[in-house]
Amino acid sequence: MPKVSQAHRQMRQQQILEAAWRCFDRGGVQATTMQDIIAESGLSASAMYRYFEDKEALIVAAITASLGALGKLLQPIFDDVAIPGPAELATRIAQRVDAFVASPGYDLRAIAIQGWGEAQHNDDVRAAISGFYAGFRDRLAVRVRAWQKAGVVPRSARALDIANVIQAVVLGHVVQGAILGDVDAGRIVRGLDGF
Amino acid sequence: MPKVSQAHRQMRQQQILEAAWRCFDRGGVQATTMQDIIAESGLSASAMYRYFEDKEALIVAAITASLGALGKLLQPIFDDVAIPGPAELATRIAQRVDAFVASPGYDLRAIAIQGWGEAQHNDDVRAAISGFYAGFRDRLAVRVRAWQKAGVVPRSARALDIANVIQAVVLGHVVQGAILGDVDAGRIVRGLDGF
Amino acid sequence: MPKVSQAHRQMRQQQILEAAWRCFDRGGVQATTMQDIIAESGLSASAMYRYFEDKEALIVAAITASLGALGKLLQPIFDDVAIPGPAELATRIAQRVDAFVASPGYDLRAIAIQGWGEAQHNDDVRAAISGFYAGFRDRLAVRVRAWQKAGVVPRSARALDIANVIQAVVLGHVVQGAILGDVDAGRIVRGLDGF
Amino acid sequence: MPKVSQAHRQMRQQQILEAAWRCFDRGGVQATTMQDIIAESGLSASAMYRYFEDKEALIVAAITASLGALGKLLQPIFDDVAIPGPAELATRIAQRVDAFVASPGYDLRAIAIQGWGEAQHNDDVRAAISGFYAGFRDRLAVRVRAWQKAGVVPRSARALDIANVIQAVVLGHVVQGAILGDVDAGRIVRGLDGF
DNA sequence: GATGAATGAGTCTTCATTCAT
DNA sequence: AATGAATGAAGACTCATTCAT
Repeated sequence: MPKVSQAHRQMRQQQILEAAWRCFDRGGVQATTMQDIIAESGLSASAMYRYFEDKEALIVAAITASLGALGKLLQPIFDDVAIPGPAELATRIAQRVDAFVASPGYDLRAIAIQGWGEAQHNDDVRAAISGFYAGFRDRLAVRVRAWQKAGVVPRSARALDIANVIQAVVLGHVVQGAILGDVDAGRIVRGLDGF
Repeated sequence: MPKVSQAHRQMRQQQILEAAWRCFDRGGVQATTMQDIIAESGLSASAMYRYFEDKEALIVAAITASLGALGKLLQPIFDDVAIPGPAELATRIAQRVDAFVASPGYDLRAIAIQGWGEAQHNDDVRAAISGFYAGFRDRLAVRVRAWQKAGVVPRSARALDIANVIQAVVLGHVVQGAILGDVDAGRIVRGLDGF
Repeated sequence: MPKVSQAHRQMRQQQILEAAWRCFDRGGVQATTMQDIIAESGLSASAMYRYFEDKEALIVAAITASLGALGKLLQPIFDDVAIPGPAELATRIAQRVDAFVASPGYDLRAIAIQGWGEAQHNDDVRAAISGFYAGFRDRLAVRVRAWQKAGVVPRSARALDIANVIQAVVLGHVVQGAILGDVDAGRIVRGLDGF
Repeated sequence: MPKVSQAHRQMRQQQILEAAWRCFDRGGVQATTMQDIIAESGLSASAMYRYFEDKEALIVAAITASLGALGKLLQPIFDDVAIPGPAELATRIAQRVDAFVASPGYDLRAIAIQGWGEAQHNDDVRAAISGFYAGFRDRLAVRVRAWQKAGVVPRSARALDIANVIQAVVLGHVVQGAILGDVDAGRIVRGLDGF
């Protein structure tokens, strides 16, 4: 009984979260009404509230879950030992993000940007995103240290500072893609060549 | 009479826009109610509507005006010919932005991030931000070309691509500052050293 | 089989009614939700509806049953022939009611007062309470007549009017206890001394 | 400007409170919806909320105000020095209350009883009612002491205990009137004759 | 026979906007 | 020109009740 119920519960939650992502992508987090998500998810209002306490809980869950999806998306890149250096790593990550712009009905970038806005005045969201980005940067630093050990990257700079720039470039690329529409990640390596 | 009225009108509008910035910074664009801005500005409800058609017009105006303020903030950097290269330029811009984090009662970074979110589903906002960022990048490219001419920056990379990375680094730094709280712009030059 | 079922049914109903009493005492009749009673009773939603048609039926049953409990509580007093007169009778009843204020997890007084409120706009409740109180007063009148026959109580007053005052004093005492918290029933005899 | 506004405000509040009384009398406090009161008052939903923070505030205000009305109703009786003793005082109060049963569209007794119910789980209501009843009993005690000084009432009983019984009789009479419908206050003196 | 997930109607409350004064 | 009271539409959320399993 607990197993069936548990699985059912998780499936329903996922169904709701994906509906929320689509709505957030379409109209913005705050402008999305519960009714929108309810309609998009195909459930009834009260069913919705069985799975998420209130709107804020749903928002936090949706943004948190989107980070999980993003993490899964980027995992292969961290597993790829063939990447030769920081510039290529930044590019690869940017490319991967760009590739998933609109695949399953929602744009992970748009949701990420909405999340940053939400984090400005929602401590739960901020904590979730902050934790994810800090961890992400740490993983970048691990790669950088390996390159430093291999002599590919100079030891003059601290690994974490280099990782910080890699992350900044990727985050900035996301903003540029969402606002300016310049989504060619290849510009990154080429541009970094000039530094 | 029209002139006085005009000046008075602009002063009032500025007063309202700054009230809006403070509110947006405090609680987010969408979550801010007209009543909030009315109270913060010290005007009456109907006075407010004399100066801005409706809430959306006010949002667009506020975000657009914040870009103007940002432009003014960064102008001195473009005028400073002593900056030796791309990494230092990115750093200087980031430092300048960081310096104005909370000076006049509102955080320009938070408003910028809110603006990005708004731009996802508001064409006027997107157009305003997009135009500003494109122009910003163009001005960066002008600097880069000067460096290339002077032989400080290699010609292997296109100036616009380099400018693009400079901008990405700055935008990413803004996100990092707002989310992670790592606001030391000095990390940027040091990190770029490792590329 | 019908007999066992019948007994089982009654036991279940009693279990539900007591859960209802606790909830009503805690939060008021109308503010109590079915979910509250269901949780308190330990049954499932549908089980609940097997035993009571709907919420109103449950309310009526709960209040009616509380009157039965009250009647049982007061029976010994009617059986006690040693009570010397009206003032003492009123006091004894008040004392008995006070003694059961919170014994089994709910305050019969609070439920009684809620019942009066409910009776204002629920005819079934009104009929139940009205019948109970009328009968209660009649039984008081029987005692009064006995005292009159014995010469302890003057015949100048009609027995039913005296009974009416006895009842009023008791009901008033309940209100005073519930609102003012003055629950010393001894004040009644002492106070009546001054009339 | 403050004067007009203030007067207007009070008039509106009174208008709303009377609408609330009529609704509470008709359907009970908790069962009354804001929509009911809004319709009864002739205002719009939002106008309503300009004058009372939320439903609970309105309930508290309505019950508190009903006590004020009751106090005004009973004032003449306290001013009447011709009342000869406790029994007559109780009767006079009961008569006065009965006389105003349905005069202005609502039954003050029903509202009082609802108030008692509400006081069981709303501390503000309890405090208001408790204070009013305590004060009421004190004023009765003042009269009793005068009678004791005049030798009309024996000194064997404490004035406050006698006042307590007077109050109990009146409160009980209200319940009897509301539930049993026996609204002849004359029964009180006659019945007290038998004690 | 029992469960608990689901529902739809309804509740309280808020908000951008207008209009009489 | 300015005020602030008023509005109607809509939003988040709840609840008594049912029904597939």
